Amino acid sequence: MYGNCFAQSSYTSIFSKAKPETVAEINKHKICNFYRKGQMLFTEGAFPFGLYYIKTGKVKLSHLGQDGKEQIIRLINAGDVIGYRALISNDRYNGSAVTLEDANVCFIPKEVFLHVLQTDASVGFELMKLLSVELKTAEIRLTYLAQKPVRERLAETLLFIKQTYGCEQDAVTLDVRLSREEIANLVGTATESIIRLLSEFNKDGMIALDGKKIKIVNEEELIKIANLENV
Amino acid sequence: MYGNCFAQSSYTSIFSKAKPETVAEINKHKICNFYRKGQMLFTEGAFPFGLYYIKTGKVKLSHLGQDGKEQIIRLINAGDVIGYRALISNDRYNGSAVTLEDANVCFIPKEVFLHVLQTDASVGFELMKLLSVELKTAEIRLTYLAQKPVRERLAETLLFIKQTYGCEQDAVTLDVRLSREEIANLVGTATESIIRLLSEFNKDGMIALDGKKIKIVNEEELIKIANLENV
DNA sequence: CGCAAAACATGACAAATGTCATCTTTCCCG
DNA sequence: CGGGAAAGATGACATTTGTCATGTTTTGCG
Repeated sequence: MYGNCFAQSSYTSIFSKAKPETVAEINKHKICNFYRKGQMLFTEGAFPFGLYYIKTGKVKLSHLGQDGKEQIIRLINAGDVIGYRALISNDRYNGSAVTLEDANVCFIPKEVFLHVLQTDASVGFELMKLLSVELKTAEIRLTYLAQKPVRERLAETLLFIKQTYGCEQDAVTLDVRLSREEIANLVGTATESIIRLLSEFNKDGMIALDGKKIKIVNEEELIKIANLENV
Repeated sequence: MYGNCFAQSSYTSIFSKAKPETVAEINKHKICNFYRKGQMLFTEGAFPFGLYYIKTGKVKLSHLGQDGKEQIIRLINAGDVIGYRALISNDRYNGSAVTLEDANVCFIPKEVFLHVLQTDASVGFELMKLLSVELKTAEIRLTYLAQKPVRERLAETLLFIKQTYGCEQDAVTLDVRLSREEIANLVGTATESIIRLLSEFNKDGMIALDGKKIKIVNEEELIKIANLENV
């Protein structure tokens, strides 16, 4: 657990303290679907009709900049919910959600979720906590984008990916396939810069590259380069 | 109302729909204080003991980067509350709050506020909405920091300041005194860059400078330079 | 009022980063 | 399995932006 700018992760679940009736109500009304890699759960600009719960799989949430460039806002893992921000503030989606691999996703209709919010205070409070954690994450990340050079941001992003998605059996290969472009859109820089820096990290023995697979070989050194925030 | 990255503003109040008893309870327990310009309401890293309501005056919320450089996270105006994020997630403050001018501030003790949250669902729901709006703001701002050049960011920031704090009687002079360094820490760049760009904007007739006073002379042009997000 | 400190301003320069062009490799789909 | 498209890689270069040095102006306070 690095005290880095992506520190949110490890949030349990907004339903962790829900009443049995709440869980039953949601189970009754949820609609589960299978999505292939690269499919879109929802689109930036659309109005939300419900909440998405990621049962299995990985998802990216990305926002389009003025010139159409993608900025990846959050990485979402199995067990997380998405789409709540727009739902709560009765607003359009601020980003599109696209699966990074095949995924099983449950949809909880808006009315059901809003009803749950009214009948089970614990869900509301947990949701408030989740929003708070994400707000903190976003605000720390603001600082990091404004103040850190690309090299440090990449190191930190690699650590963050490990923290979010973990590793394969070998305990070093990041358990997600992201293109260089996607990494660039997460770090907030040009794809070429990422390609150059990754091969530099590779040459310097911090990571090992094998196609889209990235192994974290020397984590201590990466942490040093990342120049992380407190803790 | 620009659809810009600082679009939050115009949020009314988390107590707008509160019950009379709620208001009474808060009024009974609140502690009001006067703060001189430059005084600190709370410090990054400390644990929160309550919520701050800004009755009059202006406040900046800033986070320290790794090398000790200030990043201004939010600008707060009279009528806003601050300190709720840390309170909700039972976390340390992620930023320090400092007055930008003399201010009257009410303090609502933690227990009182948490009790209100339990007894008046409207406050919780409004707080959730506020958090949602701020999260959106922060995530749009992430994109803007990652993708826009300093010139565009400065133009947008000037418009944002106008939107947040408004103007003096003349309807063009921004109603707040910020140092060049503070503007730089809001935009996320070096002070010298801001000084150069401001005098460039001045020369080109978009703004007029008079010490710390900044007049928005040609707003249309500024909007054009800012290259704003949708709407 | 006058002085010291802070803020503002400006130039010169270096470093970081983005862009463009081109080539190679990998991946996907029929 | 093969061919085309996408992704990855690399070099040359321009641009943006930050840094440092230095001078000027403003501000606050005894």
